[in-house]
Amino acid sequence: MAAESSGQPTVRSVERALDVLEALERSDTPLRLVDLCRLVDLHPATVLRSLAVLQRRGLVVTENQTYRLGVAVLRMAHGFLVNDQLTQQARPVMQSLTSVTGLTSSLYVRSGFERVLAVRVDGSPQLHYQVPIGRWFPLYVGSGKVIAAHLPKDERDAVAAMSEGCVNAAGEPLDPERVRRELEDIDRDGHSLTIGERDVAVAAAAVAVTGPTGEVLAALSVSGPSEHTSKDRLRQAVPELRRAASALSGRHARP
Amino acid sequence: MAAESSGQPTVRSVERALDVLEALERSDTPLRLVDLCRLVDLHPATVLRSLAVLQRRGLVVTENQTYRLGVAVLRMAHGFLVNDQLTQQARPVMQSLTSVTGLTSSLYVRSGFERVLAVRVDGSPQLHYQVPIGRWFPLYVGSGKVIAAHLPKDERDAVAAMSEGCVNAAGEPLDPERVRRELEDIDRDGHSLTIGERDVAVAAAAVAVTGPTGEVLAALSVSGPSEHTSKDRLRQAVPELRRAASALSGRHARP
DNA sequence: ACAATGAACTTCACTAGATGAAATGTTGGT
DNA sequence: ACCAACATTTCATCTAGTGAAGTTCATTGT
Repeated sequence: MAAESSGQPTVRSVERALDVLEALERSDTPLRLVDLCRLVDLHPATVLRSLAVLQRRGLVVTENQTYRLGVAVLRMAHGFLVNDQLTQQARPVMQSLTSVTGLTSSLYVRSGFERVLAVRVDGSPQLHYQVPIGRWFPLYVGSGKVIAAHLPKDERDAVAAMSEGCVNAAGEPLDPERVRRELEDIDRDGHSLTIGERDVAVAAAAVAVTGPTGEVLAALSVSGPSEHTSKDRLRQAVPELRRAASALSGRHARP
Repeated sequence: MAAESSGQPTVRSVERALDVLEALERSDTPLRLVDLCRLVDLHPATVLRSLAVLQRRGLVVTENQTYRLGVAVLRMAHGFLVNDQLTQQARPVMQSLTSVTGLTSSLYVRSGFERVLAVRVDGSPQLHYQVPIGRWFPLYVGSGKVIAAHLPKDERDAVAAMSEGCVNAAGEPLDPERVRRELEDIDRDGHSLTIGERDVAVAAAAVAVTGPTGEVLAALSVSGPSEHTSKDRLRQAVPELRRAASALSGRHARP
């Protein structure tokens, strides 16, 4: 038996091994076997066998009875970047964007209702925390909004609805209705300007990178420390940012 | 049946799925199904089932009958960085290292007989190609040599032997015997200084980061464009580099 | 010190489910 | 229009993944 009742073919043991991998990915601390078993709801022997395979590949490492991801996942990340046309072409564009504006440029790729940092080119002095490659954020805060704003109306509203019960970096609760209106404004302006929203210490301007049929693929942003980066400074960078984004738009299809 | 004839337990279908993933990782171009089948030596139906699972997780994406890695691998990379004490602690240390020296700092983690770039903090102007996170290199060129130099004698010689038949960035063939002698020098000096070796445009100084029992875990380097980065400038940075590396040494065990 | 708990890891008989041959659908070349 | 090459689906077979039970090891309480 291979084809599932629900169309998609699958391989149970692979699904299970990936559940284990994802559990480790989501955890911000190494996990013991029992913890993993509880998280993925599997028999210890099954989890242990999966871990043994993953370990031999370097995807998982173990240290006195706790498990976490291994360096091999970094090599995989590189394997992605090498084949991804968008990030590949973005790198030089972003380097000149940063050298012209003096701000940090970031490319957040859309992945479902999330955005994932794929490329970052740092602006001059690194005085603050830097978002590491692979970090993901929702679409309803900060530069993510420029992605949400370009989604079809129903999905856009869905994103706004997700903000229900969430708080921004300053701890203020988000209002879905207000988010929805902001997204409309951003859609009209073609760019977002957010100050201290996702991170109180960061101010950013962002525009969308789109595919051949106009669908959003990513958000390209420039950002700086909020004390030294005024709204005006960001606004000045918008034309350059827009130019960079349009150089990347229209060439890449959604997966 | 679960335990293999060779001690280690395994799960065949998981092994196979990971073979597929690794084939995609190693390829510098998207692959068709037949190509994958040839590479991993499996029946098309088997490969297709594995791909379906990987696709649903975002680890693989397909575009008109070709397959490549998906953004989910970037999220995994982040999952690794979050739990890895060494890279976590290295980030701030490297930021100050870069702000003091003005050079780019890189942390290459040892993984078998390779090194993988885990953290990079860019020095002032980005005028040249930047090594992306996850890129791996051998231990016998450039900053890798500082890792090789601290290995037990037999492994060190093994690395030197691997350089047989390889060329450096300038296209000159490497001589294992000469590499072996260089490693001895580096072991004595406690640092490496390489100019245009791994990349003709880059000059770098590197020192080793070690674990509690003195085993090498990583190479910490400072680098700059070879035209504007003299041997003297690098030498001046060595004490600071050494300080940074010793702040990271002795705390982390090998996996 | 010694039992008792709890967790990591191993073994093995059973049968769920992964497998691959073959059939079907699709695309591109001449 | 035909053929060739590849992608994808189906299904009967029997491999190999599973989990209950057992073993070992470490830690905690009395």
